[in-house]
Amino acid sequence: MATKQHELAVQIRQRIENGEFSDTNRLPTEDQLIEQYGVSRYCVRGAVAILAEAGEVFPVRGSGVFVRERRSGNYMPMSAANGFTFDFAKHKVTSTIQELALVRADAQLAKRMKCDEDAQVWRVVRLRTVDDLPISFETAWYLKEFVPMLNESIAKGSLYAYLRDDLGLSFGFTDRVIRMGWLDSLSARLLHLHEGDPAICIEDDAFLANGRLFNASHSLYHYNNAQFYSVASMR
Amino acid sequence: MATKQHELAVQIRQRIENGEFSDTNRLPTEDQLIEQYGVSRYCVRGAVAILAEAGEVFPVRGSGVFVRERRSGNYMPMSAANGFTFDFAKHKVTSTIQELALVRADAQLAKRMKCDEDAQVWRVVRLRTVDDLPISFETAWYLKEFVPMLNESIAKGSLYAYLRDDLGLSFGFTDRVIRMGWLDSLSARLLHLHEGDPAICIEDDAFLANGRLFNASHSLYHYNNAQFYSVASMR
DNA sequence: GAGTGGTCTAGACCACATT
DNA sequence: ATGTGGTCTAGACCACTCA
Repeated sequence: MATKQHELAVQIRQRIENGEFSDTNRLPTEDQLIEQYGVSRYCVRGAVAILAEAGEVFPVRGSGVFVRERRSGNYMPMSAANGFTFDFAKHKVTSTIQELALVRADAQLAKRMKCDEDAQVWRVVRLRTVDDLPISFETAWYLKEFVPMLNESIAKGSLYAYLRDDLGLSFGFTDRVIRMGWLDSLSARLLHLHEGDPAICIEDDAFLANGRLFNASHSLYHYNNAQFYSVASMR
Repeated sequence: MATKQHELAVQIRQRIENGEFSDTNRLPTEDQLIEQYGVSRYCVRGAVAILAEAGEVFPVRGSGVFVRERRSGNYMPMSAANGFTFDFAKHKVTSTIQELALVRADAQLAKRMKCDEDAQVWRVVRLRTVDDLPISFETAWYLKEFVPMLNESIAKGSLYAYLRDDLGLSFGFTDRVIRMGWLDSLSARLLHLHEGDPAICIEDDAFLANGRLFNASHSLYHYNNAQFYSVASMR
């Protein structure tokens, strides 16, 4: 569902990319945006907050909202979790499926996913590439309770888009843990690295808007090809 | 500056920790909190958002605001950047100073910190431990323009608290990049690891509320003792 | 002093969960 | 049908920047 704030953020972003503010590097004032779009200050501030969280602008009290320089390298956003395909919409994303099977949760997975032991779970193992570089080796589990059907065609594309648009699931939040991991022989071969090499490891637990966990995953990232970006608030 | 929202978040957190809601695992409704504290809905929702961002509660439309289980391990928050000492207020934090010197920026640092070459910069190298475990080897730079004085006594404690409370600086946001790094002989020795070992590397660029960069840093984290946590929105 | 973003209030309507 | 959180509006006052 697109709110007014999100739509406004998209429009402002468009104007930034068109270079409309490149002379002063400042957005119009809040009052001007209210005027231009016929919306309330709440919406304008919400849209600016979306852009600020993405590191595209920063507001300074008393001065205005400044457009930030675009970061040069390729970074993956740390604070978003809308799926690989969405988060890297501007890049060429591919997924090579290593495994797609309906399995029963073992004790460990059942504990993590807060489901019954022997509950049915889709297990999906994929190699992900961005702009033709191998980025990550991902193992993901989806509770069949929420995802009745899954196949290779879906898993090759945007699995999250399928869940949202076709199954009607609405997402809430994702718990994310970042730590060091180590490659086994399969992940090393696929990432063009060596067994035992280090990898940045991200464990995600993804919840629906109603607070139910529906997806857990474990991703090992290529130590040269992947780096992450986030902007942290200091208030 | 403590806003009403932050004060309210602290009070609600206190009640959670006292176990007041442990029967239903739900906070009072927004209307009840408005009633209990005599504040507006804006404040109540702001306070809940603060707790939700920290992973302590999650709101479900139509149902209420649920208290989450406390995470078991020790994680460092990824989305906060208020300094080590603050972010781990509940832990025993120590900093061993390896170097504290007033130096001139070289070309590389000047570019990163957007200052003149030869600008004066405090260079602070510290080993940080949490609960007596070596956690990270940190190299930080502070522009003398904003930090006229610095000494070992300050750097051993909470440098950020000094900047905020004594120098009156007000912080804005921090750009953060996470990637893989590798230990040199000094950092390896201090972290009780080996030269060439991998480390999670975090590069921070910290900005004041007026958008001026005042601090850059480079931290190498112990691959066993450090892990990070964040909760990502999926809207 | 004029103009900017930050916090706060009061009130309306909407989307969703539960009874 | 009721109650919950989510979005949106209008308006006030405050903190800060800059001429």
